[in-house]
Amino acid sequence: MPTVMWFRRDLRVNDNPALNAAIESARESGDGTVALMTMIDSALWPTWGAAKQAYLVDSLQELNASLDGYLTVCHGDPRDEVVRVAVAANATEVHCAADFTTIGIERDREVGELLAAHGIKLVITGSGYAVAPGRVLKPDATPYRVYTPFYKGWLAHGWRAAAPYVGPAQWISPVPSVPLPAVALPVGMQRSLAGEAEAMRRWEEFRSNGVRDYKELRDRADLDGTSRLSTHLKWGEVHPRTLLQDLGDSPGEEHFRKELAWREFYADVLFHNPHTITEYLNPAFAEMEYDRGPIADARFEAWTQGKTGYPFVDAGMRQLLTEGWMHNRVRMVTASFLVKDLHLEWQQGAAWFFELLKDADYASNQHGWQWTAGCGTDAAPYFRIFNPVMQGQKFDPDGEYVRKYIPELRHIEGSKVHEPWLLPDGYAQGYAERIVDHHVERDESLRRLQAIKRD
DNA sequence: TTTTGAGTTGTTCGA
DNA sequence: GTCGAACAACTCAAA
Repeated sequence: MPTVMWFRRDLRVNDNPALNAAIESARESGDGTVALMTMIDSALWPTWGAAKQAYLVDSLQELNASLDGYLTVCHGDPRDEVVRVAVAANATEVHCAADFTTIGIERDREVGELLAAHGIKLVITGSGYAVAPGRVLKPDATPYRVYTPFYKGWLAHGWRAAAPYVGPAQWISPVPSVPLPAVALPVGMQRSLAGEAEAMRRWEEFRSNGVRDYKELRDRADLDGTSRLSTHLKWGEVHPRTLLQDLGDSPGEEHFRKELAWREFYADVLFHNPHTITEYLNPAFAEMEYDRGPIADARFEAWTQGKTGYPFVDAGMRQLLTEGWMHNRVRMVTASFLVKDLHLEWQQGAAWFFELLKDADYASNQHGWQWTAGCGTDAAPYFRIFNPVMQGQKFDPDGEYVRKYIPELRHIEGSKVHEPWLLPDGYAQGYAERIVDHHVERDESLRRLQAIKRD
């Protein structure tokens, strides 16, 4: 009997356990007929920025090409569309990979029930993680809440070897595919390369070059020292265990493995605490004093547009606007600024990031923000407040990153660009004045943190 | 059960 | 300019 493969966040053919399962099941029970489908979810799509939309469209085109053009694209609600495709294909099974977000779990439960009403089974195989969320537990069978012990447990748990592609099969198109949306990118935004082949090309490049200096250079905003694999991982264009099996034990490789483990740790934390997609992991922080009203709104607007008057922060926010991506170090600095300098709630910043980031993933995004806000995992120093000037001087020592994204500061040479207020011509090209004084707001943040500690 | 050691990513101040 | 200590105290993991 035919099967259906439903692609979601696993837009690849290699090392795709769900795709393999769909093919093998179809072969075992028939002639190996498989329908391939994916969704443009009409509820989610309009909430995304153009960079993210364009990336998904490009990635789906790449996937379609590697499936001989047989990928059926549907538009609407998966609760309707998956059933429609499965019935049209006369399938007995729909295959997909596990989605561990709250929204995904609920959606898959509902789709599973709707399919069952037609006598069709929803079969979930594999996930986008080396170790599925929920699998790594302490000896007392409760989940970890601290990264380092989790990492040790995760390593000890281990993972399966990559699964070689068993296709192609007898592809079919049971219903017409809708055209992929045409996404107009904002002026000046560059389209980034999407798809499985590009993910592997980038991985090979990083393996042979970047990973050697990864530990030292990953924090430098002005250099290409990161893996730049986050978006490929987010959309499942490559499976993390494909990367892990190629990784050795040099300092750079060890550090990169730990970064992959962070992704798995946050997925695990979110799985065990699904409410933390919107709520504070540490509930005490919900009681903290946050700014609201017209001034707070105006400051948030300035932050989103890269007009806070702090060059390193503004460069990051403009990189986000123009590229749909931001350097990891700068994400922390900009997030810290929103929470500690503007006294706004992390959810507001996280929502902005989620809309614009091509690599936006609920677990990594929300818990990265919670970590910065001090309410997440790692109860460490509550006084960890980033100084936006010092961070700029340290991680963009020549000011190249700032000048790249802020034309109003291009006339300033070297690291002086991080403090335009010290220069007679600092504002000559119309750069924004500082909206707050970091030293004042730092003290204010410490005061508000004190207040919730005493409760 | 109790105790002990440790916790991604920082900043400031004073010597 | 560099360096170490202080910041202030909590939760988690493991012995």
